[in-house]
Amino acid sequence: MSAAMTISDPWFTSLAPGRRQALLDRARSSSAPTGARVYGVGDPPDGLWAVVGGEVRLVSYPAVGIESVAMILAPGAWFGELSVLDGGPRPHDAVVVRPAELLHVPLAAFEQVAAAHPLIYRDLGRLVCSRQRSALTFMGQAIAQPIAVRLARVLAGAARASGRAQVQVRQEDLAAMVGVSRQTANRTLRGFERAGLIELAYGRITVCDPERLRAVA
Amino acid sequence: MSAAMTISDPWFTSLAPGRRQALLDRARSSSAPTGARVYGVGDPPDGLWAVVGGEVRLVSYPAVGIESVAMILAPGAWFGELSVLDGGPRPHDAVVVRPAELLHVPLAAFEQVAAAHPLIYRDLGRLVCSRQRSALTFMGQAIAQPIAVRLARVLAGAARASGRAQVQVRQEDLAAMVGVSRQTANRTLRGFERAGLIELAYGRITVCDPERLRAVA
DNA sequence: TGAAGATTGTCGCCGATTTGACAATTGGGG
DNA sequence: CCCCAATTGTCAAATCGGCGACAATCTTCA
Repeated sequence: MSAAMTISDPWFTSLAPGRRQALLDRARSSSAPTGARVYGVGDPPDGLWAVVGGEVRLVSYPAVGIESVAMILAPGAWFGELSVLDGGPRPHDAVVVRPAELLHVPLAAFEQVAAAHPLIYRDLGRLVCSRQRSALTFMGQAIAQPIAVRLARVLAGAARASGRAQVQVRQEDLAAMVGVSRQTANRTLRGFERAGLIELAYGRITVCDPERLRAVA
Repeated sequence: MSAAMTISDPWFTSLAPGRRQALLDRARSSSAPTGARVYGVGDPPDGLWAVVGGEVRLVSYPAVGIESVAMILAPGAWFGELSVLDGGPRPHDAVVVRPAELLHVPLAAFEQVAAAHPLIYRDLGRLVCSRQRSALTFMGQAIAQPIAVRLARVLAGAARASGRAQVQVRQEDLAAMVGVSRQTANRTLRGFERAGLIELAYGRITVCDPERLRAVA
């Protein structure tokens, strides 16, 4: 099962070999079709997950009827750490967007690992820390930067996270991530396209010039 | 952002007695005058801090020339955990707003505690988790809720966090927290005042009706 | 293949917010 | 104690973004 885990995720590869192996030893491989829900908002923690192939997104519902994609997870990414660490309910829906291969370390199995390797808690804490740092910069951007900058940042982040230039995302989702209407997002995106930064297509966006895109952000 | 920190801090009181005592044993007490900077943005971690008396605020600078108060820390609150756990630079300035009594567990001392009590990492991770959950709800609010709701939430949170009805904060700071102009914040606040929810004064706001204020949020 | 649903591109209007400006009030330091 | 800086209260003009609407394009599935 570990064959596919060669994707270099900064968190997982930074783990001490013993703890990394302990996690993999207890992980179960599974596959999930598009649309499947790994877990839902409010669920009690059921363990740790990793994306081996495909794509998973964490989506939240800030208000009734509003959906906001919080994070796009590419192969190599581990997720679900927050609830595993503090025992609280899941803050997101985790939904499969492209047919996915997953790893699952059930909660009981994780606790066995933790009993043998207490420092796994520090590792998990560091994962939460990286999420927290992302959230902090996002909050700063959200209220202080103009729309174009926020959009550019989200786009560049999505492209870099997925490791590919083509990002499969609806303009409506992008708009929700940045907190503007679809129409406004569309106008800004077409501005980027005219500048040669990106290319727009049905249901996906291709980042042509990551350099300048990050320069905008 | 608003973190709930009463005198009996939920995080610290939830610690196992052994680890709580180990922290206190290594903590040094100190006092700092108004305006003092406990640490600054970008500093390397120097350990864990706690507010015993007075008030400390974590402020960030989302863009040049813009200042945004991220969190108000009242007696009982521990802070600085993020950089201690992941070793990264401080994401905030920690500044003393009212003459403060502080506890400081230097980084080396903390690592001694951690060597003897590895589970302290889980405790620290859970503190980061609570911050992360606050950040997640904040991000949802920021882009989906109207201004009045956001302002009411920030105000109610600040009052509850400080444990007193009088909150010493400039309207300009409040505006920056919710991401609107000072004029707009002022108009909304005066609306609250006319409704009897709060009372406005020079440099401070008194929450008269916490119940209804939270009902607005 | 064909039709239905989903997504994008693009209007114009309207309300809300920002910006800039200025007076009034308050608090602190010389 | 008084002056100056900081903060608040308020206004008008200008701008920005949301909303509704609609056509065009694309995908999917029967």
